[in-house]
Amino acid sequence: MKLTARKIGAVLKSRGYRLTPQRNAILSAVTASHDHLTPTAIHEKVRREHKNIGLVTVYRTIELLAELGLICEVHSGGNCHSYLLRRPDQHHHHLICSGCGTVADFTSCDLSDMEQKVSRQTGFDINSHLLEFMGLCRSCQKDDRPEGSVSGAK
Amino acid sequence: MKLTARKIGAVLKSRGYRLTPQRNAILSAVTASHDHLTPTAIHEKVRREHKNIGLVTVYRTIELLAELGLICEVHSGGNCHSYLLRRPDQHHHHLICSGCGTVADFTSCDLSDMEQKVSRQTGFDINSHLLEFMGLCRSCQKDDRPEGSVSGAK
DNA sequence: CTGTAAATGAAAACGTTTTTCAACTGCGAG
DNA sequence: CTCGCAGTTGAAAAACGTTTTCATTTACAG
Repeated sequence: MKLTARKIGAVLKSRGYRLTPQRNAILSAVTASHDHLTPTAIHEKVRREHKNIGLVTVYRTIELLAELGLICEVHSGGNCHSYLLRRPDQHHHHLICSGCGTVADFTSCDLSDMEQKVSRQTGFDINSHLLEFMGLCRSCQKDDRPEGSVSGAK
Repeated sequence: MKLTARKIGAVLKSRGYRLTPQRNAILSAVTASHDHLTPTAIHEKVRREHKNIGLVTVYRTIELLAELGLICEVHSGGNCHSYLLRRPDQHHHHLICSGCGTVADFTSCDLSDMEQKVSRQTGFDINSHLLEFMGLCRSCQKDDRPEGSVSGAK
């Protein structure tokens, strides 16, 4: 089940939230992007169409979407406040391209063996984990830029 | 080889950096703690002994230590700018206690199988990963607090 | 001891996130 | 279709966290 702006809108309504033009614009921006976006980046994108939407509204909408589990946070690449539409329903992790910021999903994560081992070694009772992979996506591998010419993922 | 304040001091000198009382105080604070600490937390700790050390100096020292690979950054628990003395020399990961903030190390990390699989699936050329485990350390499991009574790890 | 480059602290500048508040509006009740 | 109000918005201000600037101080090589 892929989330679209429309579907997310329906979720909001069903939860008693209003579907405003501002929220719709933000939903479109987020669902349209394959990158992870910072609040400011979302604001800039949305602004092109929707001139005087406030950055505050972006923050508030992000908070809402995160609460409802509709977006994911990405840590890699220096920026800890970068968001992405939640694509797989299940537990999953992300691969972040350090070239263009594109994010791919990865659902078959099995860390249970490692968790057990670590648990035994340290005595910790583990209840969650954070896992992200960084690298270059197919198209950035081809581009094969000289160095330090990162474009996306500001 | 466990890092002590003294050893880190030696590293700094050998690299041409000066060993000031302020830096020494920060080194002691960091090496003494088993938690991950934010810049502000380090500042507060150091201040107790060294009344008018500036927060700026803490930031500058953290930057220096990170550059030299002597401290690690911890992401879990909401705070993305939290630091910890680097303990194992080798590649390793962290287990963070959500009760008290204590961090344990974990060196036997083998994600290469998973990396290969994901690489094949997505076409990404993976070159690094971020992995952290969260849970309760042995002593916080015993405490078994009601809920929401997190003490450390601000 | 001395000279000098490195380091420090205070203040200001900055960018990001949150709070406040008056004005506006989506949408359900009628 | 209209009305009313709770939910939502934008602007401005406040609150943070981090970086820059600059004059002063200091570690330490010589």
